[in-house]
This record gives sequence, structure tokens and C-alpha cells, in this order.
Amino acid sequence: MKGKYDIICSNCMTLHESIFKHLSTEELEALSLDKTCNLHKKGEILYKEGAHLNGVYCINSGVLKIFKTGSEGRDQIIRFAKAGEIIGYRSVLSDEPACSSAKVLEDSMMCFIPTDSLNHLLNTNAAFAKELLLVACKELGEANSFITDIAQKSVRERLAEVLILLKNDFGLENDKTLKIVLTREELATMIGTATESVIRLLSEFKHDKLIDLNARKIKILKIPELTRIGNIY
Amino acid sequence: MKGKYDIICSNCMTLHESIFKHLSTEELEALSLDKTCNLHKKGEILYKEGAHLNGVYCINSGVLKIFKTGSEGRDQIIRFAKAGEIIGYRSVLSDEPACSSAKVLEDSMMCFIPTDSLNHLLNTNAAFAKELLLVACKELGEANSFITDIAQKSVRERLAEVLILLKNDFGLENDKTLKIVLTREELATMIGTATESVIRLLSEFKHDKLIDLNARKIKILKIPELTRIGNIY
DNA sequence: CGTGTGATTGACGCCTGTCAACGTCTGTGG
DNA sequence: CCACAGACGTTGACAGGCGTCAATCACACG
Repeated sequence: MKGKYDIICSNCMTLHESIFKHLSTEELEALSLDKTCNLHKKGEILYKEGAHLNGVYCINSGVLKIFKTGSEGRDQIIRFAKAGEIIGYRSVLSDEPACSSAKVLEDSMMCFIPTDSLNHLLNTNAAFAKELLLVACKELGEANSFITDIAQKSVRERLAEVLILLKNDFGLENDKTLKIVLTREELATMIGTATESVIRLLSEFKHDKLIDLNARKIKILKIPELTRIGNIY
Repeated sequence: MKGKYDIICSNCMTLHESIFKHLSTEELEALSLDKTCNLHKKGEILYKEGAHLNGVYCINSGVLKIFKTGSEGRDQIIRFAKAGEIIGYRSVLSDEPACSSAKVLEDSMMCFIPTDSLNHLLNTNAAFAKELLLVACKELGEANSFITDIAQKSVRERLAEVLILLKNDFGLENDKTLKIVLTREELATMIGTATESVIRLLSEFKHDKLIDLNARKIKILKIPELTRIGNIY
């Protein structure tokens, strides 16, 4: 019996850009039967670092943040996950506890795919395995760049860079407002600095007319200038 | 015609702990024919960031450092690669230029596996694809931890941590000397700091009897203490 | 209207990067 | 065998970026 929220994979808006795009009709049908769909509200914690996951989540809509908690209890945002992406696969495949936590930033419809279903697909469909491999490689490349940036760039550079990255990831409204809303603390948690530093630098950027601030809404005014400050190449 | 250095995969010392461990006898034979073996000397740069790779390298012996060059020209070591490991697969699979450079730290025998051979294996052997996926997941988990560490820990903590990590990765001689030799600059490049800072902190650790220094040889004396300083959990 | 979360601002000081000078060691060529 | 160049290691001085603490403000929500 399926729930009221259920999504049929073959009709899923995100299908053609997800790792499931190369599945056969039969495989998609089986997947639809195996999975469970649920609406998760903003603020909800999907899973915590150290938890054992029995499957992976495929995001139909909404935004999640994936973060780790450091030794002092401070959080570090590793990445965001949005529609079409899959999370939790690292832990499930490695058969290890989750190495990060996942929290809902914007109400999110998510499909839970049990470990067995995922493994069955991996074992029988080489194209699918390769697709997942590509996702992992992409994340790995981004993680490596992030390591270099955070190790070498100043907080100011990193903030400018993150603003551009957020623009690229989530886009802008017509009035140039970033399509994702984050607290100052979350911004700080992304670039590995203190909340106060973010506030001061944002004010500075605003003063320099590079951005505009309105509560948590951030308008990206001068993309080339921010790109330059962020040393993005 | 094969060269004088050639290694037969099925006899390879590292086979049972490499991603090729689940290949059939036939697949191993085919692989042995496709690949090219070469000895690479210390100091040699295997490939540079931005280069296009026509295949991946499987390390039979030796040690490599994998690093990225930041916007200011400073290097950042991402990881080390040693016997049994495979490098370059991210770029080959994503069909993108290399996102990092690889340099030989200790004379290394390496097998070059052309892109086509790798793809053929991936397309026909699901177990192999899964094995490679696991490798990528492992690297990804380490990269994520590294991001959190470098963003939150002090240079002192990071140095202590790196010493412990190097011990775990490469082991110690009977006299507790680290089995890998790095310059101060390379250590600095690992933890994202200045060479001078590494030197000062190493002296401090030596003064505190946590380690002993003899030119580039580092003896790890007090593992628990270093673990505590590094906030490793 | 009290409570709580998030945003701001200022003061303060330490960690750490940079610069400069110098010592040490190794390999090379004359 | 010696001189020298070049790479690496060490030490000291110094400044400034950025984290921390504390106080205050703004705003939403029950």
C-alpha cells in the first residue's frame, strides 16, 4: 500500500537529470514499489552523523544542507542537496555510519530507497553503477577544490566565492536576489569562520555596492567584481 | 610487445587489495595486455592539473602526492597514493581535465591503464564498478573530514593530527620513525599553513618530548598525547 | 508582551602569515 | 679537493586578519 504523497518514478520531474535516467521501464516500476515518499518540513533533521542508514534519499523537491560537526561542536556545511540529487549513498555503500548530518532547509519531498533496492540496481545495471560513480566523482572534485580554497584563501575571498557559488547553484530572482535563504550563521558555517566575520564582510560588500542586503535576502549586484575578489578561475 | 618492467596483473602483489580483486582470470589477462608498466623516479611529475588523461595509473610500488595549486600558486596536498591504489580515475570517468597534479615522492612502479580498458570493465563487470565506487566513497569521506578539520582546527591541532594520520597510513619503523619522508614545506602544504609555522610547532612538539627530529626523520614518541592535541575522535 | 533566535557592533588580543637574515647540507663542476 | 650554487631548515621581528566576548537591537511567535 502506498501513501498519499507517492511519486511515480517514471513521472518524476527530476528523472531525466537524476542517476536513475538510464533505468528501464521495468526497473523504474520496481523502484516505485520499493521506495517510500514523504514530505519533510523545514528544520527537520533527516539523519545525524553516526546514524546507521537503511537506504538513501532521492530529493524530489526542496533543499537540504549536509554538514559535519567538528570536535568543538561547531558545524561545517559540506554541501547542499537539491531536487534530483541523492544523499546518504556514501554511508550505505560503504556500510558505515553516516559521516555527516542532513537537515531540511526548505520543505522537501523525498523518496527513501532501501539499501537492498539500491544494491540490486548496482549489481545488475552497469550503466546505473557508472552513473552513481560519476556523481561521487563530481562531489569528490568539488570537495578537493573546497579543501584548497579553505586552506589558502582569506575569509573575505571565501565569502565572495561562496556568494558566486550559491548564485551558480541556486540562481537569482529577476531582481538579482539569491534564490536560497541562509542565516548569517549558516554562511559562516559554509566558509568556516565566525558569524561576526560574515556580518562584517557582508556589510563591507554592501558598502562597496557589490551586494545588497535586506534581512536574509541577498542581492548579487556585481558578479565580475565578486568573482575577482573570490579569486575564482 | 611488452617492456622489461612488465608486471602480470594476476601475479601482482597488490592485486588482492586493489579494485581489481574481483576480476576473472580472463579479465586479468586482458588487462595485463592492455596496460603499460613503467618505473617513475622520485621528483617526476606524472601529470599536471588541467592535463587530459588517457587512462588511469595503478600503483605497484612507491608513493605519490596528489595536490592542487591554489590561486596564489601555493600547493595544497590533497592526499597521498601508495601501492595498490589507483589515481586519475576521477578525471578519466568525468571526462574532464585533471583537477590535481601527481608527483612521485618515492620511486614508483606504475601501470597505465587506458581509458577504453577501464570503461570496458566498468560496462561489463558490475562488481568492478561497485569496487571503484567504494574507493570514490572512501576518498569522499576522507575529503569531507579534511574540510571540517582544516576549517575548524588550529594549525597546531592539524599538525598533530597529520602526524597521527601519517603514522596510520605509512606506519613506523621499529625505532618509531615515520616511514614516510617529507620536507617541512610538504608538511605545511598538507595542513595549509606556512613552512615556518610547521617548523616552530615541530620544535615545540620535540621540546615537549612528543616527537623526535633528526633531519627529515620524525619519530612519533607519544601517540596518545598527539591524538589528544589533534582532537581526533 | 515576554521569550527566543538571529543580526549588529565594538573592543581586545592572539594566532599565524610574511619578510628577512642566516645556517646547513648536498650535489656539481672546475 | 675545493668552491659554489641551490634547496631546505631555522629563528626572530612584526603586523594584521580574524576569533572571542559582551552588549544591544530587531523581529517573529505563542
